[in-house]
Amino acid sequence: MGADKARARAIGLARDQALLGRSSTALRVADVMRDRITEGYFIPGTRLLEESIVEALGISRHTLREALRLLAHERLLVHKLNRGVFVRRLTTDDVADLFRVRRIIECAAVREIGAAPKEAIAAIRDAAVEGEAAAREQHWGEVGTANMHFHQAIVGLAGSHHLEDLMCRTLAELRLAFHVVREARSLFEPYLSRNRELLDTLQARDARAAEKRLTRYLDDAERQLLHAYTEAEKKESPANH
Amino acid sequence: MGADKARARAIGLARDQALLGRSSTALRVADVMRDRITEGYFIPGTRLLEESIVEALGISRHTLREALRLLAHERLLVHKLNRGVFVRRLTTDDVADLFRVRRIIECAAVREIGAAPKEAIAAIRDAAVEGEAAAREQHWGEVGTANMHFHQAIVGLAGSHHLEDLMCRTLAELRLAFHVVREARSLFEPYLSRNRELLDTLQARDARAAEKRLTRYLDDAERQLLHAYTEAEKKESPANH
DNA sequence: GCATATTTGTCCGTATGTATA
DNA sequence: CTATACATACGGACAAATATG
Repeated sequence: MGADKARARAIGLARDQALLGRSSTALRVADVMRDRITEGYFIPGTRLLEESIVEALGISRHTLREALRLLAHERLLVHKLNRGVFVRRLTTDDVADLFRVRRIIECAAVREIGAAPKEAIAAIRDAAVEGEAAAREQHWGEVGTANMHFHQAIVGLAGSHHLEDLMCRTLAELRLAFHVVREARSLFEPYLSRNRELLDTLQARDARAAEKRLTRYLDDAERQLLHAYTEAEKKESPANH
Repeated sequence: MGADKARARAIGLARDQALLGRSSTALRVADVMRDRITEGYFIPGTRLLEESIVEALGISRHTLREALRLLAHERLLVHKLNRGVFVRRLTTDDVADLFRVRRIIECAAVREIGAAPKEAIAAIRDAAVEGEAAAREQHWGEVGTANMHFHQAIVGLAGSHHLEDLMCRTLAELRLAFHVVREARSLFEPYLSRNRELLDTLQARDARAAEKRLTRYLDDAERQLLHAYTEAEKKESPANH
């Protein structure tokens, strides 16, 4: 355990563990790997070799396997028996299904705008501002992240832990598609102004208008992403397996 | 592995593995444990000792840990660091949140009744019939199970894998509350006729009426469960920890 | 199509840290 | 405060499945 702690510190994990509540190694490893996947460091389709990760992180195979199982459970990885784990590749049906979920959850949350606390709306505004700032600096990846925060904050209106958790995972899954389509700018830039418009409607606490606007927003986003996605898939990977 | 297979067969696992696609031991163990928990064999609050389960199932410690981590991820178990896993005890807030999710998901599904295929409606009817049959035989536990199927089938109207999966887990989680309140009859019997009424509205493809009815249904169910739950908690466990 | 190398799936043993009686 | 029971994590081993030449 001493050596393990040293290695954990080396890859920048010690803070969480040292300062606030500790957690098991497997969970921390899962966090690291989840970040790597959602930020696009591992491209969908990539095979993850246990050996190399074990070596890189300085942990035992068992611990890694626990972590990978969790991520497979979150649908970020696909576990093929006796073949190993791969970063999941979404089908277009998967993408459509994720948007179906988003429409239902986000619209339901928006309908609660009347009863939502001020802080919940403030969180949405913060995310919008975060995106605009990132756009000014041309950091399109961060614009994407801010966009996730924006929609996560929208779900926060419902005041439900379960829904927030679900949304978090849904967006993480959807990110798998973004990393196949590599042009972050064209994916997210169009939505900066629409985020701002939606925010205005929410600040006016107009549930009906907000729901309508959000529905169109998501319809457009789905259409655009699906288009870019099928294009990218054709190019990047003629043989999918 | 030979001995392991023999033991697995002994606890009735061989079918799935032999007939349709194989899966890893950890996943099969997770299935067994999930069933045990959702059917109430392990009561919420129970501490699960790795050693005894490992022995009972004839598997290695590590394999069990993979399985338990998954169930903790599904919120059926709670992992306390260095203390082990416990069957989760829902708070009343947890129950309320689960109903919030149900209202959103199930109502959204019901709104899709216009576009739903006949088979989806048939599945709902089958579940209603299943419940009525179980009630005639006074098998109240099975009535509860049929009720889960009924609501699961309702979500099937939306035609979304993700939502069905979410609903499945939400209901599994909610079952933790049912097992604290032990009177299955009083919990489920009142809803047999309401299931039938709701079914009628759905068969008439009247989305508005169905949503209204379902909302009242869930409000009542929540109120009733919360009442019975707080009563049961007071009695059964003066000290909760 | 076959022999070989690689990788996964699973088990066992063990050392160390942590919580509780 | 000590003892004990238990969880955490590691390493090694080997069979089975899969990829490779």
